[in-house]
Amino acid sequence: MNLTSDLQSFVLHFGEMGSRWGINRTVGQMYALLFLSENPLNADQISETLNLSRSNVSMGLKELQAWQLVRLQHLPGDRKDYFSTPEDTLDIALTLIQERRKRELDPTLSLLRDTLLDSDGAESNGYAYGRMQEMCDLMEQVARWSDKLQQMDRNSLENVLKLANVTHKLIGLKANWSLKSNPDRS
Amino acid sequence: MNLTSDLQSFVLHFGEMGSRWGINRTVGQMYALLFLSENPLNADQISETLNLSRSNVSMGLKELQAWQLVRLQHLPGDRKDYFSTPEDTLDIALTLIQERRKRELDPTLSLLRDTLLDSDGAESNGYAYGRMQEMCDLMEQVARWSDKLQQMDRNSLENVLKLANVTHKLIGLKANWSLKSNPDRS
DNA sequence: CTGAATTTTCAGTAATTTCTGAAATTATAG
DNA sequence: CTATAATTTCAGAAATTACTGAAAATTCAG
Repeated sequence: MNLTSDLQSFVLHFGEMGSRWGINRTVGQMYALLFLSENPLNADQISETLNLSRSNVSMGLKELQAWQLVRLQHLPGDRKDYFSTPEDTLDIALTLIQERRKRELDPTLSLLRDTLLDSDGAESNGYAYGRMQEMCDLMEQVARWSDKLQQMDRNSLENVLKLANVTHKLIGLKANWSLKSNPDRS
Repeated sequence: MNLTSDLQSFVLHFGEMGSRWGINRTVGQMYALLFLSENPLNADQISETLNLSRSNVSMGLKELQAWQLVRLQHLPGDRKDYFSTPEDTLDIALTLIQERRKRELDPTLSLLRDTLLDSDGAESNGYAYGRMQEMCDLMEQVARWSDKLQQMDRNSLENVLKLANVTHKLIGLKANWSLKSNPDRS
């Protein structure tokens, strides 16, 4: 398969960005290719289009599956595995948030909770433990916020993004009211 | 300087996590140490505490400054440079969001805009260009959302986090009203 | 079952990134 | 200025990560 210049650029760019996103260059390229492709692709097609070894593509696809960023499917009358990305970009964004949280937040949150729970050292070095507590609190809030996002329906989610500017005003005006109208919250 | 076991663990853990966050192990350790330290530290103290070469610490501090995650200051009667982290963890989180956006979103957004602007190829390969357009739109929304966060005052920001669950309901109930009450928005 | 098609594993190599010590640069006290 | 303290730079070494080809494992049609 051959890519036009624009698509080629996008794929290469995505590869470079990949390293900033915690995936490597070739995995980034594979993802970009699948994202742009109207039809699902098999490993050989990817390998050929991007000039990567078949084994590298196999590992890359495994990683993309671990990230839940591609889905495996089969085409009728073809034994090969085919891969594609979700059609809805919002779905993709949600997955990205969830997976990054899992990798970047949860391990630290877990360590902080453990440390703070059985810390007799809390008095001996008050400042540092206070700091860890602050970080823990903040991370818990972000984690809860991420959970909420995942639960929201598509429509509300679009509104959260579109109306970010409005939310600010709403909260400013209505924060107290909101609390009152939700008496089931501690 | 000597760290207690808990602090040691935190610093080492943060080092490991560093690689998932786009900074390397030693830079992660340096940041963790500064974050936990009540008083600003100079490069020699960091170098000694973490067993890193002086030059490595110098480069690491430069990177942390590029991320705006530490601030340089001077102590009276001491020629050395001292470094510390902001006291407010919300400030830190905001900086992190801003800097990651700059590194992870903006370059791709820029490429996408350019590509989509002067794309005569839009017809020849409709699907791929449509895909790029979707990604571009989504990234622009996230970028705007990040801008809004930066502008908010501390109080509203805390509410955004605390009341994430409420926001959902507010938006659901009030989306139309919100739009009407902001006629200056297209 | 058998064997061809397909995917995965993995050891070795290549490429990249990180880290260091020595030298160069910069800053400042006297 | 000069001398010393402090920081930065940078070439090469060390460590890590990515990639490949060959071999092993798996899958499935017949």
